[in-house]
Amino acid sequence: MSDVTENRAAERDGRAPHTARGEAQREALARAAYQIIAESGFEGLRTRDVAARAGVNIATLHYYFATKEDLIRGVVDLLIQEFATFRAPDQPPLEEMSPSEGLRSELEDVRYQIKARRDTYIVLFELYMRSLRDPQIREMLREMDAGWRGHLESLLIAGVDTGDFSSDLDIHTTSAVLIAFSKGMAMQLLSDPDSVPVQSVYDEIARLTTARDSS
Amino acid sequence: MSDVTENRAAERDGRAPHTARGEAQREALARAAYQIIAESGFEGLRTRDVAARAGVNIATLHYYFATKEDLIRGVVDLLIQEFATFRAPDQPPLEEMSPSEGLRSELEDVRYQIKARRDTYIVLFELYMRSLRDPQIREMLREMDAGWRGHLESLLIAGVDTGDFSSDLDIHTTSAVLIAFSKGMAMQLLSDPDSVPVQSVYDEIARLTTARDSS
Amino acid sequence: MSDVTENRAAERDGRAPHTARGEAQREALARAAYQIIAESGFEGLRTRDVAARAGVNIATLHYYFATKEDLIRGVVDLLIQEFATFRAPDQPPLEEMSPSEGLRSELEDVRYQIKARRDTYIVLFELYMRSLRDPQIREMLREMDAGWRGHLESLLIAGVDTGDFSSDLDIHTTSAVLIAFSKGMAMQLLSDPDSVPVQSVYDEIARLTTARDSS
Amino acid sequence: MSDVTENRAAERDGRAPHTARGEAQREALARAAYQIIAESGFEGLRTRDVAARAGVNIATLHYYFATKEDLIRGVVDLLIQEFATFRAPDQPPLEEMSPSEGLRSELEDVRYQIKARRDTYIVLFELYMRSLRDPQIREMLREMDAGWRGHLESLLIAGVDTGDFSSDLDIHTTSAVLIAFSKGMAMQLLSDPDSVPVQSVYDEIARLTTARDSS
DNA sequence: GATGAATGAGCATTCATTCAT
DNA sequence: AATGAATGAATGCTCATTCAT
Repeated sequence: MSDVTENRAAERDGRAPHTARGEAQREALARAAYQIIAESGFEGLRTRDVAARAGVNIATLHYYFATKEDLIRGVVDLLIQEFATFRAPDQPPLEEMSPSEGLRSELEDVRYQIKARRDTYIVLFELYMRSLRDPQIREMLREMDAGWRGHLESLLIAGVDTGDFSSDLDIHTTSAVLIAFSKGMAMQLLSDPDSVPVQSVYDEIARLTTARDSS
Repeated sequence: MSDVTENRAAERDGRAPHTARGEAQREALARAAYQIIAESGFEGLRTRDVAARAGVNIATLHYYFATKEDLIRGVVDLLIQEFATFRAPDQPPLEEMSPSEGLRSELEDVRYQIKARRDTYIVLFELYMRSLRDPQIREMLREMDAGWRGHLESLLIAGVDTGDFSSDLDIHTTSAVLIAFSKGMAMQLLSDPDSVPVQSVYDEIARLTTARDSS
Repeated sequence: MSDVTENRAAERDGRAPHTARGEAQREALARAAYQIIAESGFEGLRTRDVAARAGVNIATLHYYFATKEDLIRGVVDLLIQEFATFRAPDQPPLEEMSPSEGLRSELEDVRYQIKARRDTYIVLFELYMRSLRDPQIREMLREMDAGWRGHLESLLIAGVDTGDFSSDLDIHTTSAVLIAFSKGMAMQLLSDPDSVPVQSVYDEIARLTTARDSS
Repeated sequence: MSDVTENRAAERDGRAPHTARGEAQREALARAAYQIIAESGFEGLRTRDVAARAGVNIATLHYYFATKEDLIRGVVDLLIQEFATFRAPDQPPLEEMSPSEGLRSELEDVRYQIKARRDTYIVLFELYMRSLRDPQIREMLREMDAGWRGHLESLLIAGVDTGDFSSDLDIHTTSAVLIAFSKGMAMQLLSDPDSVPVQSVYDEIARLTTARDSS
């Protein structure tokens, strides 16, 4: 009767729960959908299976999410939450790292998560594909990407300030490269974890932030 | 390691057509499926729609492709064929370019195609996602990727030989970085064509092949 | 044969409210159902919509009406009440009219109400159709019709007594014709208000009560 | 292979059958729907039951009628066909009757059919109610009614010509009264076959066509 | 009295696939 | 080589009703 610690994301769509129990059910359903997407993609997402996995009747699912689309938006909320929360363990808090260590940590994080949270990345890529056709999801992911980009850029700026990174670093270009590279590497690792020599690749990428000889 | 360019069409699966007209019908169906996947993803792929778009009866589709899976393999064949064939126009033939020009051209090509052949890339990424669950498709894409990697690496080796690229270039690492970056950038451009400052990003990437200061 | 005007409300079915507020809620719900039937027929009657229109929870509806059938009986009660109450405005009270004026007024009333209370007639006809399958509703409507018939017949008898109507008038036949005609005209007017030249039709009908030439 | 004697009504809606067998199936389905509506009204119309009664799979029903609405239009077609075809038996052909006999026969017909073809009238009234909300059905019924009205009016005109009917007969008014009366009587007889003393009522109605004393 | 949560049974419709012709 | 007809098994969603609070 006092476990009201859940976040209130997703209150915008579908039918909003009014009690703590309802809120928990709603999240359980979104999480079930999340897992099924990870296992079988959107193609394999059936509302009935989601309900069954959450241990409720199909009608109960529709009590919380008016439509399948609503449910999927609930999954996006979950994913955003997930990306905001997790970091590779055994890493010092970001505040205590130098910018170059921070960048490395950032990349390490992708690599760690692709192993430890494979599901998260599969769902993320499924959503990227879906966002090509669904403006609502496109907007949600765009926001998420913007957050990531902003974080990277402030890290790069800090690095330039401290002298960790080359002073003539083009912030926008570099962040674009880093993001593109991260996404691509994530996709590679998803397909085949051994297809990328991760350590040396990271070294290579790190070079992009160092001083350049000529222009 | 050098039989990548052959075209083994679709003789292996389902029912093989015996006439030229039959072969054309088969391809028309696969192409229709291809377009629908580009528009609506695998989620939106309905055999009836494919048949309708190809202007034939649904039973006729099943005459050429026993199952939906067969049809999808037909789409993969089409895609592989497409990637083997197309290059950005107004480019000198690869043989006449220096390795560094060739690399640049390679990257330019991705960028050009993502605009001119958006469909191709959407289908490709849809297939990458599907390959996570479908071993048969995984194998087909792995071959395709291996071909690409091989091509890139021979380009890099040639560049080291001619002195275009740094002599201490790690071929494997660099090709891995280039592929990861290309895939990630393709995905970025697919979502939002303006999200990547393409020229400066290419310049940055080109730096990876130049001499390093030993750090 | 003379207890037609009593109002046995809804005390028989389901759960009876015990307070004035409860009684009001109950009627509000029946009225909401009434409106929805008028708009969408029985086909379109959903308990949830009824509850929503009455501004209460679906569970509250079931507190007042155990089942949907109960609710519908509540609607019939409302309808009977309505027919007992309304008359066209600007008409002198029935007691002050001559029988022939009374008859005319009766017909006028149908015409007036079909315009002013379209809903009432739609619900009435919906109930007539439903009564073909639902004995309970059949009985309720039969009572209502008997009341109407009795009223008409006493009007006709009075007219014969006063000499307004032909002395050889067959009371039963004439009331049957008048009722059949009224229902049919109501249905016509419901479908298309301009399909009946009302005034001349009334004149024609009035002739039925005048002397015959013995043929 | 030569029983192509069916009518081609209903080819406009849904998916049109291409073979004689298909045409027969289509009609069988519409007829099954017709019967179920007669038994349980639109409220009780379930596509599954229709398919079951026609002895086919539910998917087969949708092969012939894209939607439930389409199916209902098929029922209207059937009904119109029915009304165009049937007349009370043991009646001389219309051409050999005098107009007054023809009118009587017309009324008799309603009475006969309400007994012999109760279903037809129930479905008709169900459709009248539905037409209040469905413009497409409204139009179809309006046409049917116009046909009936036209037929009645030509009968009345013929009667005036032959002297069977009063020369100052108002054709439009009389046909309106006759139609309204017929519909109303049909509804009465549907509810309770004994509620109308049919013979004397017909005599009464016949009077409307005879000469009038004053105006 | 009133409500949020929950459900069993059902509903129109879809979809890949089959088969006789 | 092609098609009209047919189907089993879903599929997303609805609806009247129940129950604990």
